Amino acid sequence: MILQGWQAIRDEVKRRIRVRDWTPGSIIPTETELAAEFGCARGTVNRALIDLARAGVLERRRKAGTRVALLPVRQARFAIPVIRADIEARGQVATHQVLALDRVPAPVPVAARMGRAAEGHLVYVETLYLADGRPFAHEARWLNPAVLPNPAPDFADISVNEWLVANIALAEGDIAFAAEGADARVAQVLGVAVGAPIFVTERLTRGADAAITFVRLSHAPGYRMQTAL
Amino acid sequence: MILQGWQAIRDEVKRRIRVRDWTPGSIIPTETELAAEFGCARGTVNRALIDLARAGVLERRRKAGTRVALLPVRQARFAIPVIRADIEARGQVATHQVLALDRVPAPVPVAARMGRAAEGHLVYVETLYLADGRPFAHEARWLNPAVLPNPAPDFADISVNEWLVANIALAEGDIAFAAEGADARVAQVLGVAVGAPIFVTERLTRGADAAITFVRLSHAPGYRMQTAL
DNA sequence: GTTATCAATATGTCTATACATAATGACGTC
DNA sequence: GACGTCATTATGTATAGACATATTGATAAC
Repeated sequence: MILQGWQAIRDEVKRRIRVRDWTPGSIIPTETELAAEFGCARGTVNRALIDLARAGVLERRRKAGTRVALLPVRQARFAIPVIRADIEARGQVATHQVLALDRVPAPVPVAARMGRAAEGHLVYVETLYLADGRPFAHEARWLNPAVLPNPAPDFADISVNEWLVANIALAEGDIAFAAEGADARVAQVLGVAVGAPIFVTERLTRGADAAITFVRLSHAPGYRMQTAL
Repeated sequence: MILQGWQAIRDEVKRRIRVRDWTPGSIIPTETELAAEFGCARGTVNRALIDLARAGVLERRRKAGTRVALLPVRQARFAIPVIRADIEARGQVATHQVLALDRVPAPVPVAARMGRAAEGHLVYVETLYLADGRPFAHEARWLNPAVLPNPAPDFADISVNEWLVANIALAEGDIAFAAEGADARVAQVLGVAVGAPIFVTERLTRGADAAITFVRLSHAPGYRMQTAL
């Protein structure tokens, strides 16, 4: 069987797993053997198998060989867009209002996550994002003041989110999702009852030596996060 | 500057982006130039840049060259484990109870998602997963009976989830997350108040020609889905 | 000015070869 | 049997060279 292109090899391997030609846990032929079968160089097989290993379909170990993953850790990739892009992708008009802009001491749960950065005061920005004029999401953000230029940018013009994306390149962080009941503030701003189920996104962004920002995003009811496996 | 290994090259490129040596939107040197600078073969640079392109950090086009992504689409990868593994990863004991096992006509919202597979009756399995004996998640699952062997496996022994993972290799599907209020059934089973905020996961798994299964997972309060950026 | 054509170019991929590296499994010793 | 030693082996990575392919930008024709 002659195959052309590493993607063709990858697809053929996937096919053989799907039709249970190679079953979970079993070992598959070596790269050299597959290269001979497919009539290509080992490097080409290698590229295909590495791709499948990254996707969690195969498990590879030197000398031990390549086996079909026993419990294929299904992975989902989510794009985490700027809220504005998220709204506009729905064909709606995105606007936002800055509800508060202060210097405050870090609340305890925020301090716990931001660590050293939260020792002094933080810049607190509260923003309401609107889609077609209706509340879309409420954002509470705490910023490490050390990352802001002097004077600070005017967050009434550009959203904090967009300023950060444009000015902080390639930061690492954590992200978490949960369902929570709306507290009084969120309920008021989003126009829902206190305790209504709210989809909450929390994101911590870390810089080289300290936390840059912590965001808590409360989505209006009906929000779904969706992706393909 | 001599670099050894494609990962070192990848990290150096990331560093230069981070310190704004190369800014978002700008074009970076060609593979050949970088290979000369780093004292390695073009193939090595290629591997590093392809990796960054997949991560969304770079955008590459033939002839046009490689540029730093203007709006680095932040992507998060979530591992979607078998519930048992999820519970055991927390150091708790995982058990489950099958609450219902029936053949039923597909409810309208389920039929809408499963399409052709939902024309006849579906196998409905309702399961409660427990962590250390306490309710962890409620699972409502509709199965395309065509995928089950005859006789059907005993889902009191292995969970449906695990049977599928072991017997349906490499299926594709969609997944969605939302916050919803607990309905009467979920509230009763999880031991929470009706309307309490519940983290809901919905997953549709598709086979070669028809939907295999649709699952609706309602997590007990306090559940968080977490990952690193 | 507009459009068609074409050479130049950067990335995409493949090849063959080589050596590095991590496990394994066999062997020998105690 | 337990343990350490070591050759073997499959994957990991690098190399130089080659050709494919998509785009660009310049040139020519209209």
